[in-house]
Amino acid sequence: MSTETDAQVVPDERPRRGRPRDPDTEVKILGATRAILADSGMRALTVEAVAARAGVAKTTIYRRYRSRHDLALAVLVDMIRTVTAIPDLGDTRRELVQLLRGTLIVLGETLMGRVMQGLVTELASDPYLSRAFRDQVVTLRRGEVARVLERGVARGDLRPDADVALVHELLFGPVYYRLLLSGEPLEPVFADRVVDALLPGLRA
Amino acid sequence: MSTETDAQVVPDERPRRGRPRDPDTEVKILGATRAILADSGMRALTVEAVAARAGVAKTTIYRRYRSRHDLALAVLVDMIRTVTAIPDLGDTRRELVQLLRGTLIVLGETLMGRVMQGLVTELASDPYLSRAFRDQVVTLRRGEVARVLERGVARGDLRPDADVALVHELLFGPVYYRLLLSGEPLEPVFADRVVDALLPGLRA
Amino acid sequence: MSTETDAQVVPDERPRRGRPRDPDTEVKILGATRAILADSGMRALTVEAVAARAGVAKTTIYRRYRSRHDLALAVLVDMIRTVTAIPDLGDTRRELVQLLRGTLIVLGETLMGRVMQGLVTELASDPYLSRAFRDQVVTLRRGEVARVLERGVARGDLRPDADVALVHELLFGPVYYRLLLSGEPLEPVFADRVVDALLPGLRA
Amino acid sequence: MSTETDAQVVPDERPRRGRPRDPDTEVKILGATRAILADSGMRALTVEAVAARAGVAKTTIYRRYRSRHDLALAVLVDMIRTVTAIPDLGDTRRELVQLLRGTLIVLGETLMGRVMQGLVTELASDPYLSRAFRDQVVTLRRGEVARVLERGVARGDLRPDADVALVHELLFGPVYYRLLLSGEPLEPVFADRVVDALLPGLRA
DNA sequence: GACTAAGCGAGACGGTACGTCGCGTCTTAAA
DNA sequence: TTTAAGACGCGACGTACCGTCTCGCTTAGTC
Repeated sequence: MSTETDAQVVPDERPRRGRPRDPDTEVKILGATRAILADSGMRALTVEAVAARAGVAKTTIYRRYRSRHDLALAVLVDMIRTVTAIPDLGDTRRELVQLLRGTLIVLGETLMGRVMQGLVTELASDPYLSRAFRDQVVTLRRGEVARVLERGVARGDLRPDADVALVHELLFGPVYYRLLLSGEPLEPVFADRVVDALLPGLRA
Repeated sequence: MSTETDAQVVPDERPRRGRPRDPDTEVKILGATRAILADSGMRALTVEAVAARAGVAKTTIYRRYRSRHDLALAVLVDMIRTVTAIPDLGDTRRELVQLLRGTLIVLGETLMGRVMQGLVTELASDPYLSRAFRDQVVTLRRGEVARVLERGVARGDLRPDADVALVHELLFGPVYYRLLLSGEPLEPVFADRVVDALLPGLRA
Repeated sequence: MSTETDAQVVPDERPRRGRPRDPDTEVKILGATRAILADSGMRALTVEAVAARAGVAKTTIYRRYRSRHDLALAVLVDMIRTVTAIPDLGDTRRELVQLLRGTLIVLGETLMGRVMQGLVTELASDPYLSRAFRDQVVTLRRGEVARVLERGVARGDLRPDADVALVHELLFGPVYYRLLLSGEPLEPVFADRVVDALLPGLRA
Repeated sequence: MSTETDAQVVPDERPRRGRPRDPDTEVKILGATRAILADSGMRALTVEAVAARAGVAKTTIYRRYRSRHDLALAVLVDMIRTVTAIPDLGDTRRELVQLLRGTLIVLGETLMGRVMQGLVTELASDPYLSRAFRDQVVTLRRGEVARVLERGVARGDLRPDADVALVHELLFGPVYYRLLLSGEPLEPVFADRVVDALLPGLRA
């Protein structure tokens, strides 16, 4: 999925002249990207390699993605989106834990952890990718945290003035700190530890 | 400072024949590194550029540092070490805030933030650099957190069973989340927000 | 003018169904070609650039010309034809000089010199362009030399057995040698020098 | 042979620091160039192909030659130099014929004709190559013509005021006109035809 | 006081990948 | 069927740095 077209939620309605893009091309490119990431990780993810593996010209890739990082991000975002929606479990603590645990699992037990590591420098310093990640991942998570907190407040579990943005950072920051800097393992139980440390400050 | 810590800790005692290393060379290399980082950031920090700017041969650099990242880390660690030691302020909250604020300032108001961004991918994925960063930065901070918590327990402010490692992650994780992923500003007051969110869970 | 001479000679009489070719398109293409040649020379004469400048699709150009070189040749031939016909001046030497001088001026003082330089490799090695140039330029000149020599013979100035083809090569060869290889200037007086060197061998 | 280093006839005496160039590399590059030219001609002569065939990095080629054309020129010049020196044959006509015939043979019967065709556009329009060709080929030939004419004058065969530069152009111009534009064959007897056409104008 | 051994600047070298250019072919919709 | 638009595979470009490798020279201690 291109990180470029998604930004416009309103389906692009301009008349579109010239030969239309072959939708299969997109599939081949992302497939090759995933395959290379799985086989050999970010270091091996070069535009040249993706082109070769997808049986596609380099120019065709550059027409859709600005760089190998943009390509990896498309794959990463796709994966992360799937673990973010949390149903109403009737229990605020459990909901928070589940939200965090999903991320721990994706980053700790799939290739996405390695992808994230290989991507983070660009995510931090390239404005285009930075924006894409924020719009498609950070915002998503903050929204989910907001929903969980709202339900918690409605249940009378939580203080009504809890700061969503802050809670979101306190939840996810430690996870990334482990992934990127401390090297501590991303075990699922870490979700419980973090949530339990924060809840006292959030209780009604 | 070189990240080859062993060399420092046990002052190398083997007889060392041949021409000794010119101590000035080290200075020139790190000076050029800092200059390039200040002028143009991590992207421009190439071994070739450092060699040219320092008036030094590439081989001379490779004799001391494994890569441009190792070079940058040497500069980064040097800077971070200086803000970690926290004196006894008689107030646990203030001590925690000051500890975090130092990091916020170094990362938010000096070139170290950009350096960190440029380095983090390697820090996460290169075992050598990973280890160096953990030994020289993470461990240091955890130690300082431990000292602050101990004093807090001694004062009767904090629960005696507070988990140092976890607190350390909860403090610094959100800061790096901002620096690397969310793009939120590293304003000093963020230290207060984070500390205040955690303290309820730590009180005696 | 298209180099597809056949199309011109026998005015195409087949019924031609579908949308007819817009005659204006031809004009736009050649206009753009000339404009690009004048502005930036052969290096910049790409099919893509011509299409863009003419506001025409690449396919439309390929339907008429095989390549950028074919396009340039069309412009070149157009220009060269205009300077070849020499009237009877009553003086053989003057006629030869004028013939040569026309070429010197076209190649030395208009953009055609640069076009010729940019074209010559293809003219020498692409059979299609090679033939086109010979049919439309070389033959033309040889014919004009033949006419001048005939008049000279009729006047009793020249030997009746003068070799037209050879004289033609001796006249034009040095001009192209200057244009293409020696870099000497194409000054009009060069025509006199060449003619005067050859006439002793041609006199009756 | 590089077209770059030869210009300075005085053997380069500056101290030459750093690792010296491997002389074998030069040999490998030119060998590969010749092989490709022989096998497939100028169209196939790409820097990439030469690098592959010579087992050498592209950068190594670019360190010595500016382009594929420079490379081809080095080979061409090498070949042309060998046929230019004309011994005293005691007969001016025979000397001129032999001089021209050498060129006809090199251009007509070896791969150099094709190389010349593929090169001439660059020779005409790239100032660097233009200069190299003039310095190493045109000048050489003009010098040889001068020597032959001098001997002719000394023998009393030729007018003492014969214009060397002009004669040189009248001799070689027609040969290149055939090679590049008219497509007439470069048969050795053409040398006689040209010389015989010029001699009447040169006789004492 | 010559002999090693290492440090050092310089630059050659093989290599990987980059991002771009222009080619010539194709597929669409509109005219 | 022609046209404008643009997607596409392709080949090659020239460049940037990489990390390693010779060179010649310098600067020590050691024999």
